[in-house]
Amino acid sequence: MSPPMTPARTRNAAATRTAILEAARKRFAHEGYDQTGVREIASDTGVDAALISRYFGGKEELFAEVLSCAPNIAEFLEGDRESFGERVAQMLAVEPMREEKFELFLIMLRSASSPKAAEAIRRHSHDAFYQPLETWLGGDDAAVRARLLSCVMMGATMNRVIYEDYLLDGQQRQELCEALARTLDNYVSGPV
Amino acid sequence: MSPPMTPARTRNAAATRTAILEAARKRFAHEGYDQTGVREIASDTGVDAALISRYFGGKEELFAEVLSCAPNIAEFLEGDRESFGERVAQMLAVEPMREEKFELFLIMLRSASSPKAAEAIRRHSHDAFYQPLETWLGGDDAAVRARLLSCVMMGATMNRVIYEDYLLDGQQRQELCEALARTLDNYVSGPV
DNA sequence: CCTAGAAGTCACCAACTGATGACATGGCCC
DNA sequence: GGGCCATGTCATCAGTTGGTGACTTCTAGG
Repeated sequence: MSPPMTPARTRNAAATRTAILEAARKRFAHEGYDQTGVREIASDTGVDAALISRYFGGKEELFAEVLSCAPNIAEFLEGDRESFGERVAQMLAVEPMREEKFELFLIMLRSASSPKAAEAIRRHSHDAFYQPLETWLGGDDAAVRARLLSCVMMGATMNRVIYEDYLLDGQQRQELCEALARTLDNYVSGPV
Repeated sequence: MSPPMTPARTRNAAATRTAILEAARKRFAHEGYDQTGVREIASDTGVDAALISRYFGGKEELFAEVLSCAPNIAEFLEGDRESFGERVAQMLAVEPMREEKFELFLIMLRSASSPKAAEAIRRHSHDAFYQPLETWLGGDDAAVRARLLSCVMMGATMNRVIYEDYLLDGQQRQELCEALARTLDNYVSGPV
């Protein structure tokens, strides 16, 4: 009656753990914390949902661990300072959404409304986004300028997530990009 | 055994309907679509949850109807054009969060990640935010400038929601406000 | 070979969600 | 005042969620 208990996955705890983390990262970025069930993550990984509780303690802890190894602001900061605005604006407005670059943003935006995830997001985004950004910016008003950059970047991402760009055509996105680049560079080169 | 069936609420369908809408609006703005249960809304109203299904068809339709009578962009547009940036920046950065002004934003930000709510948000925010804003802005590139304004306003609101301003002190918020005002006015007075 | 423990699976639970149909009740009209 | 329909309540359902402990199976070490 039962050929079940098919192992399928080679027994390797470390690999399984990272596979779960990977699947969870994608799910959380795509669907957000609430919309993602442990069963889905497990299914993506090809594993039973119980393993998530066993390895991470629960969905909440899994989310925290996903955050802690998600790509951070560093992606945006490498490159020369003068082209920062142009580079980021391109990614924000004209290039096809590069999920891997914006994964941290996407996770934040789509999960911030969940109380369980909010605290982890606050902490992590402060450590992995604001702090490095402030340091990179330098100067007395670095905190304010970091916030300004964050507003524009998050707002642009949010808009893109909501409207999926069906509101703007290519030409308009180009104009949008140029304006965003100017604004961003203005904040980078500050002082305010 | 039973003093139950306490009516408590005077029998008035229209009043009850609007009371439910009111309660739902606050809940959706505070907690977001997913985090809000029909039982909570009903309890706030002092009514049984079944009434929500009866009056609105279901939670989803209730959300759509809440959106359709939520405050819209008009709140921000009244007043003279020159002081737009200053006014809005004040509300975004220094004044204590005025929930009633930002309710539409809050609902959008906290509910956008829910697929059930997303479509209603897209449609409504287009009609009640972008269209009026574009008309108010005028000019060829009104659509782009509207998007730019939206990025800054949504980004600022999002940041405020996430961090609750515990990252910036009063002085910094003042600086933030001035920079936001300049950026906003820059977009308003366009062309880009 | 064979046993001990790690790795993974299964069955199940308790809580919660939105929804529905049967029931009670209050107020209006004749 | 009596009946009737709108108004509101209750009990309950079916689905989903995250989580847990007992079970099976694989593999390493003796």
